[in-house]
Amino acid sequence: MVCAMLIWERPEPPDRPTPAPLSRERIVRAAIRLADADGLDAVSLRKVAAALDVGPMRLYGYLGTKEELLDLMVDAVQAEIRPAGDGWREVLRSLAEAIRRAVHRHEWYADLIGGRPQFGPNALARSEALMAGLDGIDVDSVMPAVSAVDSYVAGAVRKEIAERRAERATGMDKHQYQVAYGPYLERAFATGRFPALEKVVRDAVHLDADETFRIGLDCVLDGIAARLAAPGQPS
Amino acid sequence: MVCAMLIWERPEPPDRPTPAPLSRERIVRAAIRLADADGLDAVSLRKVAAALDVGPMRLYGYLGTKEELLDLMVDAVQAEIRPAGDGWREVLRSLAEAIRRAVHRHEWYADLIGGRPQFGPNALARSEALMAGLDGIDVDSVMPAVSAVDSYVAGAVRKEIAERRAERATGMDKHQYQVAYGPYLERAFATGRFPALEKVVRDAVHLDADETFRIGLDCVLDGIAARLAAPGQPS
DNA sequence: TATCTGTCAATACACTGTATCGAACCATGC
DNA sequence: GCATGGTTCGATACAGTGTATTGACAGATA
Repeated sequence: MVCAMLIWERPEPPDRPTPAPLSRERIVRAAIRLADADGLDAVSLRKVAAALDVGPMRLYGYLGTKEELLDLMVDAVQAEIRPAGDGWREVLRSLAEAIRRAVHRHEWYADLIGGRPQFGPNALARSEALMAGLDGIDVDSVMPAVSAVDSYVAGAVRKEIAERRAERATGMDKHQYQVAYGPYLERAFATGRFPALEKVVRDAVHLDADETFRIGLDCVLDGIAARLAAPGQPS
Repeated sequence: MVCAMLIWERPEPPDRPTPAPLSRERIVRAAIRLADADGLDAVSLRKVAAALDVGPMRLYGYLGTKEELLDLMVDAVQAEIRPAGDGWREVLRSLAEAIRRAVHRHEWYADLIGGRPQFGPNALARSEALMAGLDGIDVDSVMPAVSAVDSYVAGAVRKEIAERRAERATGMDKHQYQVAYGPYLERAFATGRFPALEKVVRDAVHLDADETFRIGLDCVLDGIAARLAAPGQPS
């Protein structure tokens, strides 16, 4: 502040509601609130800071970079994911479904999932709970099994959310959406260049998101079961 | 241009190397070159335009939005993915490996894969080739099988690239990377709160990216095989 | 009390995607 | 041949981003 006026003339600084005691947790909570409400694009350091009634640069005392904020957000979601159940199959299935539920609560998580390696405390805790639940199976089979389920789930929920957004973007429900894309596909099919694709789209039953997810997951789990039943096949 | 000077005094407009005949294809090629070289963050409309020796707004004659440019880039990659082989298993496996190879050529594709529904011409052509290769199996089993493989591959390659980047970010190769993260994990393990996780990390064999991908893929394919062998089980 | 030092946040910067709008251009009507 | 009206095009402008810099302030030290 330039002191061109005598102190008496200058108004007092508007009393900030509070010096806003900050913490990583408060920052992350604010960021997640924004992301839940308006998507990941709504998360900017300025908006997060504003939500906390604080200047943007203040955040850099707690974060080195915006990337780190995203890392913290992802780790915060890990805390909501707790696998449970008895036996490897139940444990892995509950893990998959817990991840999917988390994505439904926090759609933005679908944009981040699998995007960077996770070593945060909640990620470690989740891994620990998972490994504890899987200690019945051969130690060399654990990683591949978890990795397969993880990859499948990450890809599946991403696709599911992408589709949901596309529907929402057109302001249509599922049925209208198919009707709207119909003409486009119709024209493509009319060229006669996609006969096999056309046949499948026309004749196959259409599964909803729940079924699609569950069937794919069952495939992965069945494949793991087969692998566990045939021990020692390294290749 | 303001005509304050007589025409003789004004220099001729610097002869643009060419009026730069533009096209979506040229734009997308330039964008992909940038992304291949420096990642997706390096793709801005300004940089793409500059690479084509053109003003930024010129692109809006060909694109409605930057999102559409990304869609075009994704569809361009689809052209490189052609499944082949005999029998559903070979076809799906070759699809998976073709996607993975494409991601290795264009790492940025890992950031986009699964992120939005694809209806571009190359995506349709790829689907057609896929469906044609799968016409041996029951029409109602095609979609779930393809979906499962697609989801797995999308998640797996994303994770693979994420890990690769993390390694590169530290300027280390695989071994150094593990050594560098060692102390951090060491400290976490030292707390004694992650015994099961510690055991797996310590005792399990470490697989490389190729093996991890192939094993997960085999799980998915085995699961599909089981499902195909037990026909008519709708649930 | 005067000076130094380290902390903190306002300002500044380079960059983004895109709306706007004035000028140049071209086809048309006289 | 010339004015004119519609189009096209691209420079400028704007609102936003992440973050480097810097100047002011507070607290500690001489």
